[in-house]
Amino acid sequence: MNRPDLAARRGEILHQIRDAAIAEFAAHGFHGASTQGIAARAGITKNRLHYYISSKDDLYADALRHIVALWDELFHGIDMTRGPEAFLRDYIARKLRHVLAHPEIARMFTAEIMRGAPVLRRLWQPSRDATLRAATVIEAWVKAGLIRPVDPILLQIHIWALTQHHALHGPETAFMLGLTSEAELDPDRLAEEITRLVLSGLRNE
Amino acid sequence: MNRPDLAARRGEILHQIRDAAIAEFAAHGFHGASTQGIAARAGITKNRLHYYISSKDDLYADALRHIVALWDELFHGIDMTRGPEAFLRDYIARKLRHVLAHPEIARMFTAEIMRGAPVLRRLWQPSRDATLRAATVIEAWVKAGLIRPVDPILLQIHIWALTQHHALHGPETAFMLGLTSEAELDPDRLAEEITRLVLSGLRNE
Amino acid sequence: MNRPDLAARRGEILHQIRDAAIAEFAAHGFHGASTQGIAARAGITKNRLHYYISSKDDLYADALRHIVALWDELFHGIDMTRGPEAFLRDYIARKLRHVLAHPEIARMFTAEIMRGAPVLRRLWQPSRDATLRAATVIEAWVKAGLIRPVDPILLQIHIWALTQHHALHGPETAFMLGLTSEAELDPDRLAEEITRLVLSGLRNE
Amino acid sequence: MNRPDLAARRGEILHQIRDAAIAEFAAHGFHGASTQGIAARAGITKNRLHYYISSKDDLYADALRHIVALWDELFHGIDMTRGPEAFLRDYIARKLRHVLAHPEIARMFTAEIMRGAPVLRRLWQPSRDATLRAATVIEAWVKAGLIRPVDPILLQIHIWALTQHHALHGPETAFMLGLTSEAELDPDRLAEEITRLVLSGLRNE
DNA sequence: GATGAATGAGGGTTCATTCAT
DNA sequence: TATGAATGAACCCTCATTCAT
Repeated sequence: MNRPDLAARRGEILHQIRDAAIAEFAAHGFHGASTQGIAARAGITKNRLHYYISSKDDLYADALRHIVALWDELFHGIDMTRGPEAFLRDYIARKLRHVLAHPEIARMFTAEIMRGAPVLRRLWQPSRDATLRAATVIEAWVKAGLIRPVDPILLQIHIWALTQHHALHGPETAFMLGLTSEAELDPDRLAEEITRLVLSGLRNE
Repeated sequence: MNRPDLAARRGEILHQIRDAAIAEFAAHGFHGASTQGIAARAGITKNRLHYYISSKDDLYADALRHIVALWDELFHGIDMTRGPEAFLRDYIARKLRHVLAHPEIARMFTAEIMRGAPVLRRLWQPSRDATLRAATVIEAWVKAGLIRPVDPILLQIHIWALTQHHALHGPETAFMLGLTSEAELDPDRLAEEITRLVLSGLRNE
Repeated sequence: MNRPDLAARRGEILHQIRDAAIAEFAAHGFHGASTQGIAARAGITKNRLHYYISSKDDLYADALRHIVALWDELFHGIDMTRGPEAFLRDYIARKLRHVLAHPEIARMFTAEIMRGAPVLRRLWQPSRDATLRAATVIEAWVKAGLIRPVDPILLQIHIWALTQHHALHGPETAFMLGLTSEAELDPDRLAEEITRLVLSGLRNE
Repeated sequence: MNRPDLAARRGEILHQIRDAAIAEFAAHGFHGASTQGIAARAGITKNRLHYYISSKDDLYADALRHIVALWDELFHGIDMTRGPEAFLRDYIARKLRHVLAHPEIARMFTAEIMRGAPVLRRLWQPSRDATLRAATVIEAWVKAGLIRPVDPILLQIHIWALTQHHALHGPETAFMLGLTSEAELDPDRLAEEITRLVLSGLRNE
């Protein structure tokens, strides 16, 4: 009757491996990452790693799918019906907090795009659909005079850019602010600054 | 009398190599880049590449120094005395045009930061000094009531983030906008959208 | 229950590799030795060799440490209390027999010293301590009138030189003696000749 | 009328190159030596080196021939007619002084022998002839009762060994004697010690 | 389920040498 | 005479993966 335990153990190891892989891929990209390095981050041997994964390519694709699903879930259920301010506050805060807690996730994602997104390309359609759906809401806000006229796609991209940046460039931002490490970055302060910039930037008149 | 030719030929090859290196490092990061790949991009053999460079490490560091110098030069002479609007229009347009014309440059830069900036760290101080100098101007604008109160460091970082993003995520942005390639991105349209967002976002009242 | 077998197999291969490495380093020095050549001497592929060793440097240092330990053991337990003659007969015979049976060992050792002993230098102190201890015994022999006054350090070095030489210059000695190969050198004959030279050379009066 | 100058210059450079080659071959053996390293020791570029030499092999063989000729010359004209003591004093002093002043020469020679003497083998015959000639003189000394019975070939080899050793193992000897470098070794002291050992070792009775 | 052994491919780099001029 | 350019071979080592058990 120890099957559940075994399955749980296996699941846990796979979990560790995925986290390790994301960190390694984030730091060095697909080609630069080594299974040796991933194994080390996961605290296991390379042999054992290769027992659990089928190949580096698959591990990479799985990690990317995991990230996409994670972000899908992260923004699931955000209420756009309460108007732009409530939405933006919520959205920016969620994204920023998540991204500062797990910068590797954002970094692996960006690294994949920087090399031309050969794997990610196949996973983009749902994301685009969601963006287009959100665009119609934003356009409704414009029509209702709640915000000034704006490109609803680019707006989403720019909000994304502002939050994503702090994950990618955390060390640089910390240095510019006079902090000793990116761990000292204050999510609330950053969220507040970004939110105000965007909210003011969308004010009508 | 063929000395100038020799020197010119050498300079040209070194130039090609550096461009090729930046592209390769941008796509795959330091560890993922191969001198084989760099040579291929430069249209020469690996052996010939290694005749011209001293090592992969040095080539990488040189390329980074080149980027830093390039950006330094790019923003040199921007007039901050004509007030926030003129400055921001100029700054954003310059950065965005440059970055869309040479996305690899921005990508290599970000890739270096994503792996912890082991090389770039030593080159940051001048950049920070410039940021602090600009911050005092921005604070003067705030005091003069030209813009609303704002963190002058984070403002610069966020403007940077908005422009940098289009270099890093060009393929994604193009996809979201329904374009077939990032080459179709219109710098003027993006610059206008970003400039309006920031200018509005800084409006007093 | 095949663990002992595995460990034994591994140990055996490592043993072969070390012997092969000593022979290669002896013939060509550190820089001139190739892992390819070591692998060939060990009867394995280069890839397999690199599976068993961590690096050429480490293999080299390990081999040197092995030699030092070997010689330490070789002379361990020689009785100096029975006076100079018994001691010298035993010492010279042991060293010469060992060195003619394994000339590569002496050669690698000398090759390391000839390039400045960058690795060996750290292992010399115990050897010097032993030499100084032996020197006090020799001085006692002088005081007791058993041998003529002599520099006790240089005496040891010269005895060493006489035996070591036959390992290094075996082919030359064989040629001079009209033999066809160094394998034909007779350890007993050489030991006798050296012993007589030194014993006579130390006679009082 | 500058032809003699040119020839002189060329000769000087070739001289420098040979010295540099001997030093490099002495430190790293034939395979371990690099033309780059030789050029550096000679203070010229690798290109220029290859302009003056035909190949690494030839340079190596030339250097070896030079050494053999040098030693031939060194012992030329030593008077064996004045009896063993005068001869040995002269011989040992000459060899030792030379070898301590130019240890690289002795080292390159020994390195070649340690790898099996593939090149040197062809140059040995004259050396053997001289050894055999000297042997007859030594045997005459024995017959005349000037020295005790001794193997006349091995005697020469052992004297050679005692002097050669200080060239090969200079750093080690210096360390054992408590000196800081092999440059501090005193040729006279060593010559005296060796001469006394051998002379006493050959005494009749 | 897990781990040592092994391997072919490719990594960056140095090698001795030849070709230009 | 002398020097930059170039090259094919070999250098040590790491890679992802497969094969044993």
